[in-house]
Amino acid sequence: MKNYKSTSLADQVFDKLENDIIQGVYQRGELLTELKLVEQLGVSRTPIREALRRLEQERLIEDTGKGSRVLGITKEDLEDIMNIRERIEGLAAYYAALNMTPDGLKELSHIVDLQEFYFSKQDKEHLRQVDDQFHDMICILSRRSVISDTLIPLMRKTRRYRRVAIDNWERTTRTMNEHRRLFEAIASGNADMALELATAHIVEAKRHLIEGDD
Amino acid sequence: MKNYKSTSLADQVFDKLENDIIQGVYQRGELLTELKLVEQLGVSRTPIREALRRLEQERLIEDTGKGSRVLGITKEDLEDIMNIRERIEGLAAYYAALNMTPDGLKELSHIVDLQEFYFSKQDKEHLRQVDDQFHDMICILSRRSVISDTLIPLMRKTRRYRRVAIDNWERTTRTMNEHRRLFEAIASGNADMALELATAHIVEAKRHLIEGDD
DNA sequence: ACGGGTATCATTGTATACAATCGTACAGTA
DNA sequence: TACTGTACGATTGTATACAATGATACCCGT
Repeated sequence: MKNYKSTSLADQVFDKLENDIIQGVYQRGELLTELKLVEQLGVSRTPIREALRRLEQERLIEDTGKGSRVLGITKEDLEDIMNIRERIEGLAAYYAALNMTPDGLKELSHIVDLQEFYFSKQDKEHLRQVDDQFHDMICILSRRSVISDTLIPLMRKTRRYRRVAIDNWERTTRTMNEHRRLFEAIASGNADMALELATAHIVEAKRHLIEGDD
Repeated sequence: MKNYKSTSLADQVFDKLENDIIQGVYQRGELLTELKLVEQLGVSRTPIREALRRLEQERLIEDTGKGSRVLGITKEDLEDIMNIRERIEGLAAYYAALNMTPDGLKELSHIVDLQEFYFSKQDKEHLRQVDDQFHDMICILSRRSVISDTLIPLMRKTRRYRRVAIDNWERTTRTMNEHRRLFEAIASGNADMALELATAHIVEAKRHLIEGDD
């Protein structure tokens, strides 16, 4: 018997609110009250409260006692996130190279191919999606839960800004090359090189994102 | 459970469970069911559920559909945590030095003095507590929420192992010197040196904790 | 007009009631 | 004995009821 895991309402509410906050649908400072969310989302307070507590744990909102204040992601936060990623993501790539399996390799390879496919189609929306998948997959393939649990939430928080980043076609070309080379380092089990390449890739992404330097 | 309503029951349950999991009161793999916790803690399911969701968000437990499996902190996790701290904590010190205020300085200074006081009394329990406070305070004084929200949960997770670490008196002496020098770098506003010293301090702590090297 | 006190409302915190799911044990039948 | 189907218990998911708290507005007396 398959395990059809219907996602709970609480999970759905969390996903929706997390996304809306990251995408800026809710402005920083805005107050979310449970009752308003009950009306907007059509579910009872229980799942909404659980979602709010999780958002609070991720510092996307802040409890004020009379509603939850939206914090969202500031420019300063973005800078910190990229500074952290630049220091940690190499670790993920390192362990991914060490712990690589044939199955994992196939999945990662598929993502890189897909990225080149969407690049040739100039399909920006899918490109961004596949870019997320590439970085997520490296975290997952590292099989180090602390590392991926630290990085993945941070990466999710940069999504809103990455949409802008991908509009620069020249940078996207370089991104793809960097991904390809990183993939090859991981595939060949060269952990030290994977670490270097992943770090360098984030350094470049940061420069592009923060300093607007192309 | 205490009825001093300063904090909500949900918060108290979270704090207690987080601590018990980190301290190993609950074994890895053990199943926590809501009903059992209701009996043990004497509160209703609502605050317990909220606490469980937050613990899940921190990857201290994992939902199985028929209870929450305790994950806790493995040796591998500890290694990852120290590898991450060694790369990030310097950033916290850097910004703490940049953003230092007279009030912050006084607080940090007090902690360093207190540490030396407890050292002279050979009071291990307070020493460990004050060591936590020192690192926490640097995060807070950095005024960079992403950095402190990333580091503080990781640091909390090392508490169980730090108790052992402090039994080595020679290492504790060096720790105190490192703290003192780091404090002075921050106090003098030398951000680059603060970054270096903080990083070096964690590198040492990691070596001691993981490799058992003294 | 102004200050104070009170009623009311909005909001969250907590408990409980109700629904759905899933495994398991047990009874009945061949 | 082996098989099967049903009923029950354990557990979570969701909704709602109830309590406490704090803010606000308004009414009244001076």
